[in-house]
Amino acid sequence: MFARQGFYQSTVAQIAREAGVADGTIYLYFKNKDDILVNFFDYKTKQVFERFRAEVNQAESGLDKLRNLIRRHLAEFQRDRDMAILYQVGTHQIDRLAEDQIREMSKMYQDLVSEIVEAGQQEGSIRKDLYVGLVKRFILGGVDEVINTWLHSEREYDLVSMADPLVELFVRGIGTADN
Amino acid sequence: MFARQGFYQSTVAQIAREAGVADGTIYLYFKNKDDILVNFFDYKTKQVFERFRAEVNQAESGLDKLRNLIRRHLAEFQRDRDMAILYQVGTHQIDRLAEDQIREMSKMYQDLVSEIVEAGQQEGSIRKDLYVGLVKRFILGGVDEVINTWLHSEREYDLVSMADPLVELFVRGIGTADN
Amino acid sequence: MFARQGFYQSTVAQIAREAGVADGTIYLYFKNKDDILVNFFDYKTKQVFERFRAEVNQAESGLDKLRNLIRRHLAEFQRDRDMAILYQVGTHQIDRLAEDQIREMSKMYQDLVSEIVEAGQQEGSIRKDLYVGLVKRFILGGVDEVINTWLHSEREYDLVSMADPLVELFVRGIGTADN
Amino acid sequence: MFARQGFYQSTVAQIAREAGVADGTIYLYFKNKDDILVNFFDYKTKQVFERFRAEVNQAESGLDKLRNLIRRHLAEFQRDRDMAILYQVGTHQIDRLAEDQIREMSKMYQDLVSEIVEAGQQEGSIRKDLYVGLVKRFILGGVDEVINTWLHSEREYDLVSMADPLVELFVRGIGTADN
DNA sequence: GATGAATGAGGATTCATTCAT
DNA sequence: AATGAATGAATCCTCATTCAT
Repeated sequence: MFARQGFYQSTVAQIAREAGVADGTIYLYFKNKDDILVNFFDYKTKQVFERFRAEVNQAESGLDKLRNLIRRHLAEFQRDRDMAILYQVGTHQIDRLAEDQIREMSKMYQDLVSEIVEAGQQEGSIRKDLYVGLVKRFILGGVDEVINTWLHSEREYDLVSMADPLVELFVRGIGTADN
Repeated sequence: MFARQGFYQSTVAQIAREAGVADGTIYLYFKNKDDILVNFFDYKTKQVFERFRAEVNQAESGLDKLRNLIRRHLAEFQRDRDMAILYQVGTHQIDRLAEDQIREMSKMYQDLVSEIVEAGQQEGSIRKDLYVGLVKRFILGGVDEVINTWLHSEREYDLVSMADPLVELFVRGIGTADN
Repeated sequence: MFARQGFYQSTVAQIAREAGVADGTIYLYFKNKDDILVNFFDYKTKQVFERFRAEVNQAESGLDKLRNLIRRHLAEFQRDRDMAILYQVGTHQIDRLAEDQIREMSKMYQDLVSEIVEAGQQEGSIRKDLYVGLVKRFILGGVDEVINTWLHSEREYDLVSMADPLVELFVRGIGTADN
Repeated sequence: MFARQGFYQSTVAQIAREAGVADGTIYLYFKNKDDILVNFFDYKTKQVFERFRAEVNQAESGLDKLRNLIRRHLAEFQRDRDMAILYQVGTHQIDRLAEDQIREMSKMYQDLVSEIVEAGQQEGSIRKDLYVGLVKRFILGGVDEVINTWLHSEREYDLVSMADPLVELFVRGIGTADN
């Protein structure tokens, strides 16, 4: 509901109705309205991010790890469009209701990328002269924007098919070898 | 005020007070509360995007155009932090109050990148085997994420200094020449 | 309250206070302020009109039916002065908030008069050369004006005592037999 | 405008626009919004009522006076539908903004009917056993209701054609000679 | 534990009126 | 005399939250 209509457009009464319980019942399980969103990030989204980790661990080489991460990222967000929306909205706000949860997720993602870069550097597939902090944003940004475009697109299309071309861009960049 | 406290946390009464006018006066200049935000995008942000264009036109080579665009992008958003916030929030929402304005800005930015890619391809500095639609998201995403991280960072740091390393990543990617 | 101060002079807050509930509680029972008035017509007034019908059915002859109707009409409106006011105001407005309800009441009243005229015509007490549509207005108008005058009178007086003289006028007119 | 949309639905700004002047200019000619309506009754309507008097004076016999009055009444109200509405609404309200004006008009009308009855009684065409106070309401009520029905009718029809049948009802009543 | 009726603070918006120009 | 921008009080309505049942 938050995804479909936005947090401020959704009323507790609506949520209760959709959940098939009485308004007051909501307050037996959540401290307040904000807390509903916080809990979403705490469970649903965090869970997904743990799947990312599993996927990364599964691959051997750095580039495979990267490919797996991004494929899985796009796949999960495509599968659960509502989650994708809440994630996009939640991470790009100032008054972050789920500040702590988002911070933690962000950390988790960045650690994954760090791990990938390190692995790649050791095996020689990833450049050593990189400012890793920036690489994290470079990658997360690209993926996020691909998702964001998909969310706001009028046409339906397969998000996962963007994974490989995107990884290819991350790895080779847009420049020719001469540069 | 929208940037600092969020749209829904800002009341028209507060806005009026801050503007030094009476509540009703707001409605002489704006149709309603939403319209205030829409107007912001319509004038302020659009204006900035036109400066981006100027910057791109000024450079000769594709890569210089790209560098100029990103430097200017980061510079403008650093200079006007509130605008940066509204842009980040506005572009990553579902219930986009300024839908039309954002769509137009997005188009404008994508056109710039298209232009850059074409120029680079002609002069041989940018690969020809690119899916330009994806390149647009790849670049805008990276820049956006760099800005988003800066906005949410606790430490203050120079955003513009990220421009050149970021361009370098866009151009060369993270991979080694072997890939 | 609507009767005493008028619809637009009555605030929801006042109504709530008078009802001994909180402002918001009003909206649990009524869609909006208009709806309060609509409901009044829907229940209260309609109920009264049904008593009119009972009274008419009870009498045998057309003239007795007429007398019963008008006596009852004046009696009910005298008993509930507020209803009388809302009826007078409601039926003589252009922007009728309770348009449908008023239309229905009007229909009901007209049917009663039709019935009375028919009965009277059959038994020979009412002229056959009448334009019944006009008779309806002729009768309702007279009654309404008697009530309206009573409502705006400074002196208090018995409204019901007007019934018989009024009926006499309806039946015999003001003319002498020569006419 | 008051007639078309109602007093409370009409804003001073709208009135000013329609009048082709600035908002503030209204207040050079009227004390406040209410005063606009008061003035309407003071000039426009009062003027019409004076025409009624002229019409009555012109006729010789009581019944001709009555016929002339009612014909003119219907004719004037048909000609100026907006006035008809304001009159209907104004006279059937509790919070009468133009209380004094309406009271005066009412007095004027009642005097006319008194005069008519007296004349008719002297010449023998109107019964002597009448409660004149009630006759006034009986007649004004009938006419008003005919007008009110016309105002709220969906079909357009000629209001003046109701005059003679209505007078006939006033004079002869609905009863047969036997009563 | 669950309910849902009641609450009342809060907020967007309107509009009659004023007054400096 | 006319203007019309500015005012701010007033009002309807929403909705998160509580609590007696």
